[in-house]
Amino acid sequence: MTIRGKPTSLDIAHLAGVSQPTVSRALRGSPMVNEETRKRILAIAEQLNYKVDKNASGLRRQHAGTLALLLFEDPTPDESHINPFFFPMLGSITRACARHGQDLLISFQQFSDDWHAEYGDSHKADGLILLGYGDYLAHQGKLTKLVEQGTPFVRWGAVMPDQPGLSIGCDNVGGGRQAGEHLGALGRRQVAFLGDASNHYPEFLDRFAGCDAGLRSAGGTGLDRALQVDAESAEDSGFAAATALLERGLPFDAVFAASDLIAIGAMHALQARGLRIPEDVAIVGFDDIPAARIATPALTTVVQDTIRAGELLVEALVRLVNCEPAESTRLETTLVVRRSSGALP
Amino acid sequence: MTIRGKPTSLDIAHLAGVSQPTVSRALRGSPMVNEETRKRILAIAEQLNYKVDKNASGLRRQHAGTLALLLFEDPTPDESHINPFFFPMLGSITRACARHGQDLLISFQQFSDDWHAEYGDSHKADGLILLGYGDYLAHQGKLTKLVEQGTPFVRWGAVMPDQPGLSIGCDNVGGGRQAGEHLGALGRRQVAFLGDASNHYPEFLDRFAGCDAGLRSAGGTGLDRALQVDAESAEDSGFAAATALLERGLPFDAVFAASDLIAIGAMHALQARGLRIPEDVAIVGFDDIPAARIATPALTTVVQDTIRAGELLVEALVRLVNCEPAESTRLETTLVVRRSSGALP
DNA sequence: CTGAAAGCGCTTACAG
DNA sequence: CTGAAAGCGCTTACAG
Repeated sequence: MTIRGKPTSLDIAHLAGVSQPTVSRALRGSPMVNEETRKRILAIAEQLNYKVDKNASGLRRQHAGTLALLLFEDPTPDESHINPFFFPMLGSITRACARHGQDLLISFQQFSDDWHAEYGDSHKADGLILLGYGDYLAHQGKLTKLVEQGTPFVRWGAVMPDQPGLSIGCDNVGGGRQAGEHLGALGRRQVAFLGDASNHYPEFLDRFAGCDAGLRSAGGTGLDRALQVDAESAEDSGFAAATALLERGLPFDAVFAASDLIAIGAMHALQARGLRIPEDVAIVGFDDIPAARIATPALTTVVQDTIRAGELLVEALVRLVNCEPAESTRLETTLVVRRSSGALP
Repeated sequence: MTIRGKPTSLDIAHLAGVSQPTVSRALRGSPMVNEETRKRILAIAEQLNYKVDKNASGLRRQHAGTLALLLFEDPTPDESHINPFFFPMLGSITRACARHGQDLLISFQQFSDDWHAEYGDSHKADGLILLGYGDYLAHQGKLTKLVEQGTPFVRWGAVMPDQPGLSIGCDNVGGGRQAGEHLGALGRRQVAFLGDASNHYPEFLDRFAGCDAGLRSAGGTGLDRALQVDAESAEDSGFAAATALLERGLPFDAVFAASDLIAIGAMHALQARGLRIPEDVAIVGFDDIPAARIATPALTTVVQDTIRAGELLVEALVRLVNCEPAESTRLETTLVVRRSSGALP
């Protein structure tokens, strides 16, 4: 027997000699279907390669079975320069969605767009995952609007007390402390910090504070604001920040960069001036992107568990969508010691 | 006035004093709506932040307005090790989809999965974009099935005469030739090739053939199969291949790696044996991933236009979905000369 | 345990 | 140019 086009639940019903609603029940695993009937129906569905129509099901049930991942780019949208830090997380998120039976829509957004209107409505997605570095204060208003609209969402970023919505993030203070203690233990005392350490970038600010504490606990005097230069998470920005730092003419024997991209850009700038790494300047980064391992010297850096982060983001969002309780989580970091910090021969 | 839940087209109709179908027409831009009526409707829709329900629209129109991107991973699924080559393409694809008004579903697949059944049906997506290196012959059967099912799809990969479906790919022969001519012009005569140069990996095979031709046209004797070692596109694999090459004990003065990941792994293996790059061995890769620039020495490599590729993939697929004619395309490559090939001081 | 009925929110011939 | 009607393929109370 042949069916024109994709088979429907009604086709299955005819073949199984039952009504169409019974097919629907059997397929959704309702407990009130005769075991034998269910088996017959499942067999036929399998054989016809039947798949429930997502539109019809979604329309009737008023939900999409789909989550949306919005990836924000920093200011320069020069064609697809996404922070490589997010890639493993993306992989983890797609897998976690699959495990939860959710489809995943992906969209790259500019910070300026009014994406908060685009999703939420229209039943494209039941909830949003927000990824991306960027100015937190500029972001906050939109997050608040999402909460008002009742759109379920989770974001990757700093976990703070009274922020709108749920966040999964790493322990940025703890990570900064690991970097600071490491550099302090190696005898570095004049540590420069490259990154925008303000409440616009709470993650960077936490890393700054953590490093400061770590240096002190190792017997030093902590971070000096005179050795801090703003930078966004990009190689160019790191290069420019290190250059600006050198021009200040103040002595420093180490650099803690708020991200690996900044660190790698800074290394280029320092090396171009003839400074040796780690002999003259020790470097520690944050993120452990693939390039960290390949840089010369290889970069000591703070690792965030991006795989686990992706899983937690999806789990938390699925809970929100199902109106179950969910909470923000802060993940532990670990320090990977490589040659750039001077601890290895 | 307040409306419980999301507004529907019926809500708009009441407010505009017209029937619901007229709202639908106005919103879809039908030419048979009074200009003034349309404006009124659009204004109200805007004000209520109304968005057409995707499920309802999709159900009625029998299509999804959604494309699916399937990214295949090579054998080792050790958590999200995607070839970084695909990331800019991913960015380009998401943007192109947005321009075409398509949503993009993303899914990471194992080569073994029977993804060809999962999509195509169920109206999740109107068409598929297939990305990923891997054994082409293993793949081919599934592609043929997609064609039989009538599922529109495009893939990134070798453009070959009688393959199933549409492909967008780069001119691998041309790229290999650029590498070969470059090495040949620099006087390298004993060039090793790292990569699986068989019909299982037609892209690598083309790069092999192109390099062979390029070396000959530069006055050499071409590639020697005795200096070819299989490798998949991964750093480990490149390391292992270079190690195997060294163990053969045959002399060689250059390596053309079928991908940058292979090249970078090979560089580590060669340097670990005390060989100097480029003095003892010149290296050329393929892809221009971010790590190529950061490697020491920086890697000379063949660049594929991933941005354009993403656009072409989406354009071609949208055409297929709309039953318009579309064709496979082969993109030009360019050679980026860096220090690893010995052409720079 | 199963069926008949209603309805999710749209789109599109069909009349007028 | 506009409205009344039908229907896309499901899911879920409601009877039985």
